[in-house]
Amino acid sequence: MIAIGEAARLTGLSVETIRYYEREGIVEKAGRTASGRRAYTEREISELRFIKRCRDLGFTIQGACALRELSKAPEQACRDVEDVATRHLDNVRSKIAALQRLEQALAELVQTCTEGTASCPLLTALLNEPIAKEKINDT
Amino acid sequence: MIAIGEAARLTGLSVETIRYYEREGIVEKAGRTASGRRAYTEREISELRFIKRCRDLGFTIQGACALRELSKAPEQACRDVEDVATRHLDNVRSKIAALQRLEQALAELVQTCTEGTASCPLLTALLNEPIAKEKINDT
DNA sequence: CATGCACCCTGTAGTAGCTACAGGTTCAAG
DNA sequence: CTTGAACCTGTAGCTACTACAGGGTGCATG
Repeated sequence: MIAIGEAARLTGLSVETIRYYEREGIVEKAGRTASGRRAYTEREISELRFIKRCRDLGFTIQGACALRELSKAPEQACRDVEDVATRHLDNVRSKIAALQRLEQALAELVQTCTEGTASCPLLTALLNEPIAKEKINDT
Repeated sequence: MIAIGEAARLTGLSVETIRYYEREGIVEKAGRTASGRRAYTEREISELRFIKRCRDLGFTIQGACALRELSKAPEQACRDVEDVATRHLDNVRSKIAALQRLEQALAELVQTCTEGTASCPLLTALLNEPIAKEKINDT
């Protein structure tokens, strides 16, 4: 029998997170021992691990669940999986690009600082210059 | 007199966000008209704009407030400002690096997909391979 | 058999930074 | 005088957890 602490060790999730997944219905309620403790099967450990890996790849819980459902499909909808993953990859790339623009803007601002002018140029910029920004939805 | 809707237009923040900043004490409570509507001064608009720009640069609210306090310092602590910004820049760079590792991992997985194997290789990988991940605190 | 300690349980509140109402008042134009 | 936009307060929801509080259980040691 696998207790929740062991499950945490096996999956890399925390005990609290596993309980949270159950509470939120992200995974099915685990079976209980006579005294009410959670008991996990190998299958359930695999599922938790699957979700953990999706999360580590930056998928949302929703995305992870979508992938899990696809993985259960009779003919394993590989094309659909690829679509989901590709869309997420695009998303990650957009985020990288956005952060790189940010990095550029910040680096320029910090640069002005090292030129030892009178009143802080970085602050002046923050008071006067608009900054481009965009929003990217998670997948 | 500048009403909240106008303030929103002037700063790029939403009306709800401006009210939220007030509620949370992030900015001082704005003055009111006789009928209880918020009335903003140019100074307050500048402050909101300052915070908005910090946020757009990826600073946390806390970071934005710290910068605002520095901007009020008698001798404009430019060195301190630079420190804060530089630390944040490092942070942004760490995030970019983390996302790039993610991108790499995802791209490899998606790549395996386009090779038309039998049971979806991406799913297989999610079921079997551990994924490296790290955590970065915001600034 | 008692004790102690690690582990487990449920339930609740907090995190960041908003967003989205509901249910009501006020202002300005026609 | 009516209509519609804009405003008000207050509360709940979002993501994905984390962190308790206050208790119960299981096992090894003395």
